[in-house]
Amino acid sequence: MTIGHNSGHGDFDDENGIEVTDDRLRLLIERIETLEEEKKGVNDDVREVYAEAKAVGYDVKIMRQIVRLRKMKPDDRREQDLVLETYRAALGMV
Amino acid sequence: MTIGHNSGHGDFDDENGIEVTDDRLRLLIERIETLEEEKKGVNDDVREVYAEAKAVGYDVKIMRQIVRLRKMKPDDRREQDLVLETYRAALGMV
Amino acid sequence: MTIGHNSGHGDFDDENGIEVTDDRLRLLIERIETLEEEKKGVNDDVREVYAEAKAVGYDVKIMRQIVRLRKMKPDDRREQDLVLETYRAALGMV
Amino acid sequence: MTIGHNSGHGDFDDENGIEVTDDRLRLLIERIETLEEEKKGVNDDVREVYAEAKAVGYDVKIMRQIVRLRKMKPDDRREQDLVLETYRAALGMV
DNA sequence: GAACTTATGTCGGTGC
DNA sequence: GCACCGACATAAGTTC
Repeated sequence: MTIGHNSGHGDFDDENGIEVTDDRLRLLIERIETLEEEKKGVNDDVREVYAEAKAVGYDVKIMRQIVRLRKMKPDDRREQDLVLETYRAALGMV
Repeated sequence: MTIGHNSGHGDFDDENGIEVTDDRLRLLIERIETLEEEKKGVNDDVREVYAEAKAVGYDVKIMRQIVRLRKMKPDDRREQDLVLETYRAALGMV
Repeated sequence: MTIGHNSGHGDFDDENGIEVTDDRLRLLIERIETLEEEKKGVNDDVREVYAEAKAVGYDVKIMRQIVRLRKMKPDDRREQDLVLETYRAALGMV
Repeated sequence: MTIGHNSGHGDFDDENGIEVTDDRLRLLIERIETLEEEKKGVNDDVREVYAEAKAVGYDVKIMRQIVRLRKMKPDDRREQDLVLETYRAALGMV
């Protein structure tokens, strides 16, 4: 059994048992792992900022909501508003 | 603005402003809401069982894995196991 | 190694290899699986209602939003509105 | 209503209505938003690597499992494997 | 490719 | 004070 289409790429040869590491796969995995570390770093930074905000008295939960709201494109936010109105009307909610 | 293509079905007439409630829509929504409540109930039951299992010493996370594994068709499970082993081997993970 | 605190409950005895099934664990798993099937049933019902609604011309996506909105307790919805206003003010958005 | 305990810090004064922008809050939010953008960038990179892997024939789902496994400390991994095997055995799953 | 479901991690609250 | 618990938030996987 081979992994992917890799046989013949010279990456390994498990018939002889000499080379058992699939370098292509390994490199891809390592690139992902590097990126995951970056991600972790950024996540830590975000957490720090929230901690700092909390320390000076802001409400973190509300801040998260704010960030989320600002992330929505204005159009989406408007559409959401519109849907709400339509639903209220159709279901008889004032 | 109407919801769906329903105008003319006699459900409401917002031109005259006499009937503003779309009963058909309301009923559909209510059926869904009833079902959603059932869902919530079942979810709570599941949580309870896991809590009970934990209380007598089982590892909940592993139990979830077991449930997932049992849900898969045996062939798929075997195949998945095999591929995973192959990749682990290819990366030199014991 | 034992699973949980179960040894001594007579559930199994892997020293003799006579009884290898942990009935307690099995029963818990089976209860979960039964509940999961119920869940699947209810999910299917929900899907059906949406299909029916779609068939008579309603917009399923919008209906889902409606259900979600109605699920929020009025207070929460009001609070969310309030947060939005507060944030707009505090950040100088008209 | 103020956000946080900030009044008196000179950031704004909503009694007079002269200054309505809470700069401290705004700056914190902006720092978070910048970090969120970085996060998005990294996430896109990760997705790209998986796409590349898929394009040359690797099984992305399994690769994710591998990444997850490698993230665990070797001891934890071994322990988890072991527990899982134990449970499978206890349930008679080959 | 969008949306729903499931899984995991984090956080604030609460009991021992 | 520490540990569990529920709520919330994010990420991953699955389905249509």
